[in-house]
This record gives sequence, C-alpha cells and structure tokens, in this order.
Amino acid sequence: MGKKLTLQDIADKAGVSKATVYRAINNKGDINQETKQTIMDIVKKLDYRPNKVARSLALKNSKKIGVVLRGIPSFYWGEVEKGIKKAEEELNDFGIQVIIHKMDELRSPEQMIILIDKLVEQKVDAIVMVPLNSSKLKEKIIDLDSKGITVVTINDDIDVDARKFYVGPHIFQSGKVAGELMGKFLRGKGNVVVINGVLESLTYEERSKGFAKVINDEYPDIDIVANYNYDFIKSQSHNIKIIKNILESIPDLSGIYDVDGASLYQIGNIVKSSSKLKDVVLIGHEIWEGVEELIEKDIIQATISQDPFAQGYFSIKLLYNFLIDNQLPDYKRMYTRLDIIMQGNMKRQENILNPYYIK
Amino acid sequence: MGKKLTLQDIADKAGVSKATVYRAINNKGDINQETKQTIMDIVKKLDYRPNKVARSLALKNSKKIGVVLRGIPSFYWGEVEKGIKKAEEELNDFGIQVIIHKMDELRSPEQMIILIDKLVEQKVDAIVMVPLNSSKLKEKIIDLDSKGITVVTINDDIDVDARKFYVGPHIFQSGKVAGELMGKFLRGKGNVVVINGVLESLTYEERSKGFAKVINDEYPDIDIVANYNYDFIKSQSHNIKIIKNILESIPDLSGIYDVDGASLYQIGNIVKSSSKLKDVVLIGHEIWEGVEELIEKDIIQATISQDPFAQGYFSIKLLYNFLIDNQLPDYKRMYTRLDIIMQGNMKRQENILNPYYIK
DNA sequence: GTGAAAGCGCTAACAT
DNA sequence: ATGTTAGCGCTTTCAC
Repeated sequence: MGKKLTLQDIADKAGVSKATVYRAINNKGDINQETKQTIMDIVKKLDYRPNKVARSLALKNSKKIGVVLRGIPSFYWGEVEKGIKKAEEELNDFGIQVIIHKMDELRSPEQMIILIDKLVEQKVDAIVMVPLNSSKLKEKIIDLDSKGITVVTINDDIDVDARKFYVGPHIFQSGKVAGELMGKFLRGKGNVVVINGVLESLTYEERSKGFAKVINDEYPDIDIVANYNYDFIKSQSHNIKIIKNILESIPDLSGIYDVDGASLYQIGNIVKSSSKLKDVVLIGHEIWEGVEELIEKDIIQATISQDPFAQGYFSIKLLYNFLIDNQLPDYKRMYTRLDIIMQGNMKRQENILNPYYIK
Repeated sequence: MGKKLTLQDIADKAGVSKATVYRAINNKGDINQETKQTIMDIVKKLDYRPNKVARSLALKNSKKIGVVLRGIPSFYWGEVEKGIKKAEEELNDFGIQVIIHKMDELRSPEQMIILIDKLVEQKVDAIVMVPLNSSKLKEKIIDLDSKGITVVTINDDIDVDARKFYVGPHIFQSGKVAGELMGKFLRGKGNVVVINGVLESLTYEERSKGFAKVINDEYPDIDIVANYNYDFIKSQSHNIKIIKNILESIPDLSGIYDVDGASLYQIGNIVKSSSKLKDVVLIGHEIWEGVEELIEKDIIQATISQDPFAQGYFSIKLLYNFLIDNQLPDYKRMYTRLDIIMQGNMKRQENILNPYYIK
C-alpha cells in the first residue's frame, strides 16, 4: 500500500518507455514478446493497476447509448427512467451519453423498430430496450448486433442470444414470493383468486405459474378457486362494478392475488369499498403513492417490487463497463431484487439509502 | 446536448483566462466581483459543469479514511467490511484510501479510543465508527472534530452533534416491521414472547419497543406474554436446554420474536428440535447461511435485514462526497433499508443485483 | 519494435 | 486582480 504506481514507474523498472509498457498492457501495436513478458512480470509483481481516472480523461471516450422505453404505467416506467438518468449523470464525465425514446403505443413491435432505427441514425453504440416477443424484433436485434451495436434487454427478456445481457426481475420467482406471502398470511388455509391484466403477456403468465406452484406445493389447504382477466387500463366504472360483484360472489374468499402491477390500486379500491371483502388478504406487485395509501390503510397487505429504478440504473452501468472496458457482467441474466413491501418498510423517504441513490 | 463545454470555452466567451474562470467558479483567490458576475452568468447560461474526471486527476487528492469496526458476529460485520472495501475499490483512483482497525474486545470504549488514536497517528482525514454509548467517546468525537477530522457513525448513532452524519438502520422501525410481520402471520391472534441478547444495548431496547408498539396498537388479540434475556454468544448446551424448557412451558405459544440478530440461528434450532414448538411463528433479524437454511426449512418464517453492506458502502461514499466536494448528505441521519427476507427472495445469488454490487 | 511528445480538462504555483 | 504554465496519469500520433 505504498506510493501510487504509475506507468512511468513500471517503465523505469523495465528500462523501457511508458509507451512500451502501455503496449504491453493493452495489447496494442507491435511489441517484442520478450520485452512484453518482462513488463508483464513487473506489472504482476508490483500489482500495478492503471489509473481509471487518467485513462478516462485521456480517452475522452464518447459513447452513445440509446434507450427505447415504455411509458405506461408511468409510476413504473418513470422509475426506470430515473435510474437511467441517474446512471447517465454519474457517467457523464466518463463520456457516456444517453438518448431516450419513449413508445406511445402500448405494445407495437413496429413502433419499436422505428424508434430503434431512429437511434441507429443517431449513431448510438448500444441500445437498451424492453423487448416485445416479436420475430421481427428478434431479427432486428441480430441485425443490430452484426452492425456492432450492443443490445441489452431490461424488464423483459427475449429469446435471442444476440442481446448481450438482460437486466430485470426473475418473474417466476416474483410469483413465488407472492404465493409464499399469501400462504403465510392465510396461515395455510382458504380460497384465493388470481386476477390478471388482459394484455397477453408472458410476464403475467410466468408470475401466475410461480404463485400457483407455491400454493399447490406448499399449501394444500389453499385453493386457487378462479383466475380472472381484465383490462384495467381501460376499465370504466361499470367494469369495476362487475369485478366487484364477481369477487363478492365467491364463497369464503380469503385472498386475492393481483398479478398485474398496473391494476393493484383499482383492485384495492374495490376491496376497500366492499364490506364483504374487508377481511380478504390482498397481495400484488409494484408500488406508488396510491398503493402506499392502501397499504397504510391495510387494504393491501403486501406488494412486491422488482426494483424498476435498478433496472434502468444497472443496464446503463453494466453497459458502460462493456463499452469502455469490454467487460461483460458475470451472467447473461442479471436479476434485480424482489422487495417485499409492507407498512413498516414502504416509506420512500428521502433519507432512506436507496443504494445507488447518492447525490 | 452539443459539444462538451470546458473551462476554456467559458474563458473564451468571457474574454478572460481559464484561471479567472476557475477562480470565479471555485471562489478561490482574489477576483473582481464584476468579472466574476459576467463569468457566472455565462456558466449558468451555458450550464457549464466542470469535468469531475479531470478535476480528480488534477487534484490527485489523497484522503485517508480510518474505520473502527467490530468483528462479532462476523456474518454481520463481515458484510459491513465488504461494503467498505467495495467503496474503497471504486474510489481508489479518486484518491481515497481506507484503513480498517477491528475491535477484538466486544464493547470496550477504552479499546475504541486506543484504535481511534492509532488512526489519528496515521493521519486520517476522517473516521468511521460504530460508536458505544460512552461519555469518554463523546468527548473524543468532539475532540476529533475540533482537530478537523470528520467523524461518521454507522450502525449505531451517538448523541453528539460533532459527528457529521450517521449511516445505518432506523432501529425502532425495524422492530415495527417485525411486529407487523408477526401480526400478519398470526392473523392477529396469539401469545408471543420476545427474546433478547443479554448485552445491555439501546438497539435491542429500541427494537423491542417498536415491536411492542405495533402489537399493542394494531393487534389487540396478540399478547406479548414474556420477555427473556439470554447471553447467546456464550450459550452452552445446558443453557439452550433451559431456554427450550421455558419456551415449551408457555401455554399456547404461537410466536417468537428474536430481537438480537446474533442468536436467531440458535433459537431456530431450539424451535426445530421441539415438537411442541413446531407451529410457532419465528421472526428475527439479519441473515447468513445458517439462518437461510432454517428459513428454507420453514423454521424461521421471516427475517429483517438492515443491509450491513450498505452501511459500509455508503459511509465511505458519502464521506468521499464530503471530503472531496465538501458536500454533506441531505440528512444527518441516512437510513439503510429494511429488507423483509423470506424463502422466495432470500437467495443471495451472484447474479442478483445487490445494487451497489457491480464489479 | 520502441521512444518522444502532445493533449484530455482541471488545479495550483508563479508571474505580472 | 488576472494570466501563464506546468503538471495529474494515461492514450495516441509520429518519428526513428
């Protein structure tokens, strides 16, 4: 832990110039294999490690990262965006620039591809996207990769090896956590229903499966008596009424699992407004002010967050490592944590260290 | 977001030299108030922000941070240390060096002060410590502060304003989370006992209070029937037997709250080995392999982690901000998150993005 | 195949 | 009160 070693120190010890040491370390340009060996030996022996700050300054490497993001629900995608912005801010002086394009259509692979092309025109070095399960998109990703544009998926993965890595939740596992909570809150007994968004989505299906697996394997006395699908985004008041009637009509209903994070608030309000449902255990996903309020009132007992902020933040950070240092994450799939949020730990106060959230 | 602005750009626009711009921005040396104003106007208008990388390189600011750490239990303090090391690694090239001294006596303010003095001799610019509630230590902190050595507390706070800030859990709140979990797992009914380490500790007292508050306020049908204190660190097998007998003798015991993180594994094994206690809900604090195993086996239903890694990591990161940029955190008390850990979300796999945990 | 030298954007000592 | 200049440690161009 003595003095800081520099390139020059190594050069002196090896009796060569800085440039040669540089070539040895970075495999750049021509170099005599023998001198390289001597240099590398010294480097290893002294444990020399190049100063990243100086490196970054000298490189003034400017890399552009493009992002194709969704917008709805905004409480969720807004967090992802915040994470991206935070990472960009941190990496700004290291030469990272981020361009975000948001989808306005909900799930259109066509629009997605248009936005991707736009990013390509803007000469991005990498693209972060929330993929849709479309064959055209798969082709596009392969195409991008072959063009040397790094593709990273977040939130949802896609079955194309050309995307360099994935940052997001382990969906199946998030369903299992929900199942475990339900099982424990019900002390292993009761009838539950599973409610789902209407959008055909592999995510929701995976979650339902995880939930069902835990309930079936671990809690024989809990029955999943029904599965419902509703389009909550477009839901009108009469729709709400229908759901309410259905829920109230289920005999001895003791638990509701809402698979789709976007509708938890609405389901919560249905439960809140129904005296019949007042003892029902309600568990869902994601968190925002509306949901917080219902947790506070004990309408919702717990919600599971898959840390949208981290998805944005880490996709950029990991991408930086790759673009600048050519260093891929240890795994192709990097999972964000599954946070169990209840009354006692939900307040997102300013002074709670959301880890990466340092000013 | 056009070209990167540099000091020189501003200088050109203002018709002065880089040095003058530098003085204007950093309030260094003498400067004519008028020119300063012109410069600052341009800075603001163009939203110029100095390049931190260049700044850091030029400053080659070498700051030493000393840490006085505990060692037992190692599964906990080891995590804190990992966090510190991680932060050091990240900040190494930014001129931060960390020296860690570990206490071998468990709670000795005297030893603590000796280690602090050692750090002072080693010319540290700041000291991170896990304080003990001792008046001598308070004086010491005031003394350090007056000498210009920044003091930061982690894990436990101390009632001395001279420490610049605190990074650690909201203890009372962690007890509340435990209470909430107990309340929900028991569906609001039953007899519970609270078990505590024997060490006189404000931490444990606070937690117990938080627990009791939730149980008393929210769950009128849950009774805290007893509080026990044991020295689990030194516990012998016959001690364990005594505790087991006591627990088994409580009529209709349905829940155990273990306040002291260090003993959860032992309590878990007592519960595991007792057929009488097999349906008891057991909730505690902190996590390590032993506890994970008992959670997996459903002996322990949930544990609450106060993110020891983050305490180490952020104390150093925030200290860096202060030492280099003179920037204090927004709050004097910065809280680490309270993670509810159950079967579904406990595995600390390599590829789960423990946020700050990027290689 | 190797070295010398300029430069990344900022800071700080020294001139003026 | 302001300007000039020499670095910080690494990268890169251009000689040799």
